Amino acid sequence: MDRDQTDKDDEASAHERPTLKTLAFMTGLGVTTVSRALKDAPEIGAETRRRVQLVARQIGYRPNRAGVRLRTGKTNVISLVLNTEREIMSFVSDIIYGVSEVIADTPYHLIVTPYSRSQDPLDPVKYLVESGSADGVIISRTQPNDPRARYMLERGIPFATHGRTDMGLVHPYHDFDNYAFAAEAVRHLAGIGRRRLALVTPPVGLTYYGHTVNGFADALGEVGASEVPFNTVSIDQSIDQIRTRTAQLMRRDVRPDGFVSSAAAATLAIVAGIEDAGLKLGRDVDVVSKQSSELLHLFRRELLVVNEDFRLAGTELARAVLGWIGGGAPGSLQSVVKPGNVVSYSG
Amino acid sequence: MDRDQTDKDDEASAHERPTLKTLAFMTGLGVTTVSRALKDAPEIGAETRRRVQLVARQIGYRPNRAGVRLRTGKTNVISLVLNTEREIMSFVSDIIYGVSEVIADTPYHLIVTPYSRSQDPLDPVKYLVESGSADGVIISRTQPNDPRARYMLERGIPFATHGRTDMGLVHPYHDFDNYAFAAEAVRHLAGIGRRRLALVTPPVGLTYYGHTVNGFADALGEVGASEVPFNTVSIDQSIDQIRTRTAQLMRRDVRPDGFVSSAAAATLAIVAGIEDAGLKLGRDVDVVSKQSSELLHLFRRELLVVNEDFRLAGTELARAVLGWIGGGAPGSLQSVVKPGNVVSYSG
DNA sequence: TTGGCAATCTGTAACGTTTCAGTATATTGA
DNA sequence: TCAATATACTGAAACGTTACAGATTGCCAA
Repeated sequence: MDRDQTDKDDEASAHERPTLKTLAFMTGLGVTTVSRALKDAPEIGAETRRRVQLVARQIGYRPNRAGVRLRTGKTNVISLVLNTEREIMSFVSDIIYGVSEVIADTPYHLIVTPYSRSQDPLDPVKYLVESGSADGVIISRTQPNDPRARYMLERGIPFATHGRTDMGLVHPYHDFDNYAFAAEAVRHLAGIGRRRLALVTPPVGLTYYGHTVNGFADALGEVGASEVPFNTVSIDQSIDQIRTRTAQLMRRDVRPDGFVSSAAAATLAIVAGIEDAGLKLGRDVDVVSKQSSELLHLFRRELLVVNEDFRLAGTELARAVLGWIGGGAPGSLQSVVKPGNVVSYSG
Repeated sequence: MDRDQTDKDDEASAHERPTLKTLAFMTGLGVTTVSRALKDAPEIGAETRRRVQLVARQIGYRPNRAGVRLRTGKTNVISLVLNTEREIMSFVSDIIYGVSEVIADTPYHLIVTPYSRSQDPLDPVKYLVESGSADGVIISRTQPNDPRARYMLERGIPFATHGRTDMGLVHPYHDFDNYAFAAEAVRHLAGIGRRRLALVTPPVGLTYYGHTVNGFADALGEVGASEVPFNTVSIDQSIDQIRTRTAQLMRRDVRPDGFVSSAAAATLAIVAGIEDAGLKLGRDVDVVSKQSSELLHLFRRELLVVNEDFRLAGTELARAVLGWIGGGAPGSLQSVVKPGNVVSYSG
């Protein structure tokens, strides 16, 4: 109850941000008690707890993040590691929104950690871990043997990958079932009479490249269609390149009558290439494409689409990291979402 | 030179992160001296300074963010405040990349602070300021009389707005010259013989709504063309709504022969609406549209486009906030970028 | 009555940094 | 020679939090 040393701060100043000390002064308790009362520690009396929490709520007390972080090492930060290569119709905003949605009512903040293509993708992850800047990390562009995942597992920092790995190591992930997508796309094309199919693959080296290629190949065998090799093209190439290569391909004698495309931007280029070669979508050739925004049907009504929800990916990834941070088993924080049906907007 | 109390930590443990104490021990100096030597304080001897900095570099010392933040209040964080409403072809990834690029070689981290449309846009800003979570803030969807800008000016926290305000208050901003865009678009359409023009406006209430409308109106007068009212439509409406309204409009007797559109997604809908009404782009009607990705020419070759670079907006906004934080005059941290020419991909 | 124990509460130290108020040594002025 | 001053460094305190090791009280068993 002595008030000798508390004069300098706390009271009477315009309106400082309240701290535990402020609360302690107001309630007449010690800082320790206040700290514990706020986190429902067992050794605090029920009434005291209620009283402290009431006052805290009234004056809008928020724990100082720097204080907590310095003392406990807990940053309350999730980092989303992103490649900054500019792409048309990037999905990163959707992922960000998804993550934001989940962490909105948690104390977590989302920081975006970028790296450029010229950098080693391991660099930003190393930085985060070594500088202790985040409690959890989300990475994308996952590879079957991913050094980033391996590194974080070694260092024991919770993370989730967008896309699976294939290293025999268990960690949280979220993935879209690209095997099923490619297979369904092939089946659909076969169903409307297409027999010679080409695949526009994901970036070589990423895990879902393999999934997509396998789904495509397996379904080809199943329906008895054949592949028109188009290996030189993947969705991370430039629009112009894809367009040119497609036009070249379509001018050949043995040209595909169906395409499976792993990304909407690439699809725009493919269609342009097809039309450059004087052919018509829906008549000479059909295209099944993944898209993350409902826009391809505006582009050409004949396009066949499968939707991939990146906002969902964001929420799942966020839930996964938070789950791991919260002590959940990594193996139980994995999800794969099945693609919906192939959608047609024309007849 | 006594080594009695330093035994517990520092040496011999596997590999803790180095702190000032570590450096002090290694150099044989006091923590204070080390701290000062690292920031080139004047009262440190030249050789000592060099020695400390050398050792620091060698062992990869990085100041502990929580320590600095707790002591000084400096967070080394820039927050980008974003509306999370999902839009087709969102530009937010570009802005993020732009901001990231600028802060990449600074100690700053970028945190993304989202808010949903149902929230008061002031909420996230209040949160940031009251919780002292950032040294600087970037906001978009700026209004002529923007409560967020006013609030941050009052509280003295550095910020930059994407888009100008009109409150007689001075603060950093970056803006695209939408007046010039709309005016140029009108002139271009007039130049190819279009006389009855409709405008698809930005969201009502945002500053650039006014700029766009004024540029459009002024240029109409200048070239002697007339406006076909289309006031019910703005770019933040849904694709379907815009499409339907456009089709309705195009079926009327007095229909426009030219459109000016403030966003690529809306343009897709407009074109769809035009074609729904049985009319043909380039023959019956021309459309000038802004776009932030080079994709509209793939959609319809006849589209006329003006490019807006959101990555540039990101870099400019980041530079502006950092400039203000660094003590620059707010009035000197403003930029408006002129639109490029109207680009045609057909003839 | 007393010792033990559970229930509540408290002060101190520490996380890593910067600031404040020195201290020790060398240099200068008279 | 002595004091004043500049130079180069230092320890202690503080930012807000939590963990540790008590302290105080009341109650019960013996």
